Amino acid sequence: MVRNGLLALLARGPMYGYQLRHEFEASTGATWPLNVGQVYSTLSRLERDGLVAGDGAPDTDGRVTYRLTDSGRAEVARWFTTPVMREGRPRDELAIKIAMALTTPGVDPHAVVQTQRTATLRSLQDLTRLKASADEVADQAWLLVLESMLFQAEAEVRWLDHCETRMTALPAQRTAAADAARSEEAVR
Amino acid sequence: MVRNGLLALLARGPMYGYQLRHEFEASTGATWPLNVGQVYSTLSRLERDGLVAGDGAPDTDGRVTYRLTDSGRAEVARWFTTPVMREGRPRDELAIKIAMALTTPGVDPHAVVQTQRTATLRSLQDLTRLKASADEVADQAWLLVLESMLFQAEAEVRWLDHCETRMTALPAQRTAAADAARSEEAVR
DNA sequence: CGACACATGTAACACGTTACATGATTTG
DNA sequence: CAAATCATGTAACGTGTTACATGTGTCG
Repeated sequence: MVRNGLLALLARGPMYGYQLRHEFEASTGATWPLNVGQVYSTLSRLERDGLVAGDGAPDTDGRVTYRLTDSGRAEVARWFTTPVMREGRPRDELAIKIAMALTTPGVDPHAVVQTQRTATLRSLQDLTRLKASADEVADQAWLLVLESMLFQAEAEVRWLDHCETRMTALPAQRTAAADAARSEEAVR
Repeated sequence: MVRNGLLALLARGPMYGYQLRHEFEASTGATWPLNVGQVYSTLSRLERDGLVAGDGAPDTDGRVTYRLTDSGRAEVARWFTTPVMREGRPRDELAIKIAMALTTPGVDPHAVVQTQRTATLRSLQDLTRLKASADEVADQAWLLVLESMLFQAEAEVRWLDHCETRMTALPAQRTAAADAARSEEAVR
């Protein structure tokens, strides 16, 4: 959603490519570094779609300034007034992985959950540390983004624990040993 | 991550395209419907990369069976033993949107948060309803996927409320009225 | 001078998504 | 028979990601 991000930034006023990257990273923190190249390719798509317009020629400093068109302004408004739907989001790789781990022969779902849990806990620590340093900078937007990821990581740990209890509660029928035996039939 | 999902499914044993789609949707529920076409395009990429191999010719029922290669089996193992990293995940559109809403002239961040909150609460209800019906079917994998989304939606509501308090706590400098006035300068 | 940051852009690729085309089989 | 489902595939498009090419300016 770099596209919408750039549009929103341009709603503050005209900007050039490099500046857009800076502002984007300032808002979201260094959380998701944004490749400069992507700014330009996204800008050309936006221009192609008539949402932004750039001064064709670079100015004395070699900068090309882009501004929102009326359609662009409408699009920004539409974005902010439309909620993000769950169906529209990308598939959750972790959920798929755990779901698949339950029925993949030779794979111990407990081990998968535990490995992930450790990694997520580490992220949680890193994020907490980052938040401490961000509190000083007092950048509101970045703080919220960080906290978003904190909340998600916490939920993830809770879910993993939930998986653990659900898995231990039910099936003794799914052991790594049984899977290994079954996998030999399945593969050949 | 359809790619890894298909690989994991093939670890159960050889399958053909349509079957893969069925199994995939059985594991993840109707949560993320998977277009059949994508199965085939993904399969050809996997075959190109030497992770799966298909019997070139369709059998008597017109089916083309695919199986894991050794590289494919290694890749599946690698996937299950490697945790999903936060940095590798796609940008969170909602987090970006709220962050941008804070500094976009003419946009009331409170309104954005409230709109989203309503939508997320509705998702929460839908998911809870779905879970009730899934409990009967007793499909473990699907249940876990559903609960993953439930946990995420709950975390999202908590985060939105957190945003709300953070926003009301701090700045009186950011009102919709002030933004509207400022936007006219910014835009022109 | 040489290295680095600024600034613009292009090319190639991966992945997801949709729509379409084709044929076989089943079923009301 | 006609419609739906099964089954395979292709083509086109949107987006994201990386790597590369090019040139300017700055600073040790």
